[in-house]
Amino acid sequence: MTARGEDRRVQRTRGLLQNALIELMLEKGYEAVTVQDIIDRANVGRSTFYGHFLDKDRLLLSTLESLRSLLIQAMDSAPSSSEGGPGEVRLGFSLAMFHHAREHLRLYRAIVGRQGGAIVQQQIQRILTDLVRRELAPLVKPGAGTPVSLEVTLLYTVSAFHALLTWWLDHDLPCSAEEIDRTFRTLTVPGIKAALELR
Amino acid sequence: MTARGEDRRVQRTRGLLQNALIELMLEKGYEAVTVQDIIDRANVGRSTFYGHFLDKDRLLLSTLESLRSLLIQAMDSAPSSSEGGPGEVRLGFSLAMFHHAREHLRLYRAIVGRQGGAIVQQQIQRILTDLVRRELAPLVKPGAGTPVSLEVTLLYTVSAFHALLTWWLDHDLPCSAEEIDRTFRTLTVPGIKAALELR
DNA sequence: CCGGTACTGAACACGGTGTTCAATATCGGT
DNA sequence: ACCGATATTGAACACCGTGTTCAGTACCGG
Repeated sequence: MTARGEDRRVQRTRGLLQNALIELMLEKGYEAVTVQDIIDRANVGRSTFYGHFLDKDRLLLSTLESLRSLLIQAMDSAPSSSEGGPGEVRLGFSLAMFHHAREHLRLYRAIVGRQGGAIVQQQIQRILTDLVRRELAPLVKPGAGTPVSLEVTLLYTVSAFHALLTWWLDHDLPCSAEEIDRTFRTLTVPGIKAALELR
Repeated sequence: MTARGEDRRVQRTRGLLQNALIELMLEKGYEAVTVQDIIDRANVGRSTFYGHFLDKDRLLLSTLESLRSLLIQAMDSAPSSSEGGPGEVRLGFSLAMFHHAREHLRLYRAIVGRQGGAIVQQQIQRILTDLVRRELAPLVKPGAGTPVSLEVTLLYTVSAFHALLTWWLDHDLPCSAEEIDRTFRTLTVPGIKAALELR
């Protein structure tokens, strides 16, 4: 016996459950999915489900966490945002994330889009805010205040991005990642510059 | 007997139920509120509730409809948006709506803010989109296309506004209506101009 | 004071949740 | 190939919220 009781089985079971939830979310939306639905789809016993997750929400959050890891990993291997002169608003996360969404379409459509529950929206907001903060925070002069606070500018940027991403996903990618990225920048960059008094 | 069977009682009862729901939403958030909670708070019998509304969602939507009426009414009596030269992006709805939200703080906090359920978010988006479309649609030249489509620009504007409104409400009005309105314009107007090729 | 309408509240069937537990299956190591 | 440990199973259960039904009661307008 190994001290680590983690069979390969538990990983397999968790995967089955996560996959079943995603399929069902794409079909009915999160709220309508029942634990019974999930375990039927995954061919897993009821008590097994509750052995792994406290409830449906925790299962969803665990899936979201997987997505987050994937994303962070993808961002780290993407071109860094330190290129170009300081003071320029690059929003480097944007194009990388649109690409990532296209690659993991099923996952993103289920979780990020309209289908995902309210629980997830909040987490997504958090994840995106962390990403954007890393880009915007270095640009503000530490000295004086800005026309709009960094916090509010972050909130604004993340909301705009989230809205565009959701629209892109829910409309079956009606344009290329480069185009939707250009749209995002066209709309937000001028406002961000004005809000943080850049350039 | 009047042909219209509508007693004053039914209006009173509907009001009691709507009020009870709002109070409870402010306390626990929509999802956590139970029909039993509502009828206890309103001192109304269970079957009375179901005599008036199909379910909890319909009650909420009826409240939202009341809010919509109030808002439309307030907008009509506000200074019209046709002032200033054509081609100028005025976004006249914004300040009026921040004021309206401050006047009906309880209602807005319950419905528009984080507490409101997912059902409502969608409706709010619709209502706001109608408002904004009325302002932006006349500005685009009917001839050629724009760098960003009107639909996407609308989506963007509404999301940004909704995010700021929610933030303002959920943070207990940390600044005046005029200030948050100025913030909104600072952030969005430059992007809208660029997106629709105005000025 | 009467006819009609609105309200009451208990009882019910239904469906989803999360727990329990004894039986069974499967893995890893030797 | 076998054993001990661990993971999984699925039925049974208590609990809670939903939405319906219905006989009885309160209330309004005329």
